[in-house]
Amino acid sequence: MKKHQTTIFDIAKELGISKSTVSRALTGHPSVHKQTREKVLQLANDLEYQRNMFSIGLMRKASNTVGIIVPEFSRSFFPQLIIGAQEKAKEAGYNLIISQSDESYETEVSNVKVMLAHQVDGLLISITRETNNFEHLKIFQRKGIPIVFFNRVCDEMIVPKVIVEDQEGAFTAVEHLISRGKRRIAHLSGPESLSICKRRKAGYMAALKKHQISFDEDLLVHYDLTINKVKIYVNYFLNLKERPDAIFCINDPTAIEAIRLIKETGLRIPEDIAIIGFSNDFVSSLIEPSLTTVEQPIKEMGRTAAQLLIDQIARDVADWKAPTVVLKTQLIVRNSS
Amino acid sequence: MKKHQTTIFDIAKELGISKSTVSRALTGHPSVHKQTREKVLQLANDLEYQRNMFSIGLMRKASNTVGIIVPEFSRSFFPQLIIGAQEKAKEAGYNLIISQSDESYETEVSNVKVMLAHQVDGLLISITRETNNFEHLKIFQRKGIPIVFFNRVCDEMIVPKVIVEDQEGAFTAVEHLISRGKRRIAHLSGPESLSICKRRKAGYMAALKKHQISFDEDLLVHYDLTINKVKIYVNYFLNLKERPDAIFCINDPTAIEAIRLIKETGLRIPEDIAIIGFSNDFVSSLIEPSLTTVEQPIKEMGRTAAQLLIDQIARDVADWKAPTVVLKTQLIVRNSS
DNA sequence: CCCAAATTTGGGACGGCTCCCAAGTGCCTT
DNA sequence: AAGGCACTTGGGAGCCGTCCCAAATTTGGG
Repeated sequence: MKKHQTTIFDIAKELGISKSTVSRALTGHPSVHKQTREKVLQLANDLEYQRNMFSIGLMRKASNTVGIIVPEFSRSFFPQLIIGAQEKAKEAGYNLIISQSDESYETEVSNVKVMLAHQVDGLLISITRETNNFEHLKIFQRKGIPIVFFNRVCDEMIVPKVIVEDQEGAFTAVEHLISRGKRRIAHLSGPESLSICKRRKAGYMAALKKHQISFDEDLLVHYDLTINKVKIYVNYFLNLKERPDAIFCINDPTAIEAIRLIKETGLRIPEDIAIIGFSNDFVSSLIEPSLTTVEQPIKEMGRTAAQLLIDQIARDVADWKAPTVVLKTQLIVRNSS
Repeated sequence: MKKHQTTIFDIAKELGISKSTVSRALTGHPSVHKQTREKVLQLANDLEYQRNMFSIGLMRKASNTVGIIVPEFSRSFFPQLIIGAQEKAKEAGYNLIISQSDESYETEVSNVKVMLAHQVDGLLISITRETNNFEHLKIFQRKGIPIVFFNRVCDEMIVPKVIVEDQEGAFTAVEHLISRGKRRIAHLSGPESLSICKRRKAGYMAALKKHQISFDEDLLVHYDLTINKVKIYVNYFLNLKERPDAIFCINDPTAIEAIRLIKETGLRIPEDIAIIGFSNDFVSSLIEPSLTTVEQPIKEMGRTAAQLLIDQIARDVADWKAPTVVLKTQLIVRNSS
């Protein structure tokens, strides 16, 4: 069924030399006669020889592959980030296995097992909105395989992490709304379990406090990031006795959906109600009104995470470091505020 | 540097039995005493034993992995498609290695080599806009590794392919513009080398012909799909002595960019100039005006391609088939036309 | 109670490659 | 002429599983 693959032995036989010599010629070992090397290289090329990663992996106990697990890639955030990670990984000679957990804890666990089975040399991961138990990830530490979190991180694990200035970004965003005269600012947040949400909420609270706006519990809502549930919460906000005059949304997809829903009701954005998002997705500048949002350096996050991972792989387990890199955010003011 | 990985030998030693027995217990071979099996399974679990894919791959000469190469995933099209492919692959017990060629022929060749080195059991690919030479892909056929094209296919290779009704879709789109009273319909197409562009152009021509609108060469332009070049061609169209009253764009990103540019000039869409795209990207319904476009079943394309590949892998090389599956498209009328 | 059959286990080759060690070749030095 | 050195090459073990074949053990029927 499977055709015979060309091996170094085939080349050796053909040239009447030993497989050792062929191997050396192919890997660029210096102690091979120039003529021999050239003959080997030529023949390898002619026969479309391809080194067998299995045997190399078996010897080296390393796959030169790193894995990345993201919750989803239907929106632009994670694909963008993967591009950055892929760049860096490639630069360092690593291949990238990508998989998506589909925001399901179960799928995440299964994907992690797949990564393990594929003998990845390291793992990049942004957890799902459901993930509360980290046993499946701790296995990596026990096995001495580095792991790096990005975006959605696990607080209880001491490993490298890449996040953005969520709190500062949120603070700036809310302060901006206040500067536009808004006083009843709602916050549509994500699951409380995600630290990213905690930090953005902290920024929201801090901004209110600084400007002596008292916090109204009615204006803070957590939801599970399922986009079609945005409707429930937007309606809830709109039907409050004292309607909010602005909504700070946990991310851009949420904000975009909110805008869509609010436009349907005939309310004006931003006059009646301002909307602000987080992340500066590609779409955000295209919608009507264009979305004010907090830009995060997405590709940069991917690059940084990959770099941290590669550094960690190069280190001995005993020397593992666990920096948390915090990237800058920037407020992009557009027409929704 | 690398911690010792638990092997079947460790388990065997611990239990005082042979590695053969451990292997059999682990793989579920029937001829193992129940007690022995249980002890092995228990210990394997305790030690967090993980089968080494390298050695298995070395024996089996199969990796249970398929690769997918896409030109880019900064827009929603390919990520969506990958989701579909991933679903099917997983269902069939295959893992998916994803990589992007970044619309560069050179990167594509290098990615293909990586796939080969990783011993993928099959390859899904949508070629770059630059790819004219297919030697790097023909190697797969010679080596007996199945390959399936989707979306952007290679005409000269006889392998399974998944495309959509490009011609019919384009025909319907252009006919729709005609029904709205448009007569000077421009077509902003992609590289002539891509068969997808040829087919859409054919649909455009057919619609003009059917409605006895003579084809004006000035209204047909090919470009290389670099989004920031759209400006050049839109300007060209707008500055023609007889300005077109509609533009049929090769895809949604192009159309979206065209809308953005035209809005800047103050022209009204669709009154002065109608725009129509192809693919129904996620963004298309969100922009202002929302984009009329030809919807293609993106996920379905991914699923179908993966299925064709898996079928092919299961077949003996001599029985390889090369169906071309054509999926339906559907016109989605929105406000840009 | 013995032998054949069935059940369970062990031994070892194999897959493709790397790398260590030893051996072969050629040439220079004394 | 013989020893020594540098340069090349070959041989073989090992990486970790799988699987065939043979050996060991148990079972059961006569």
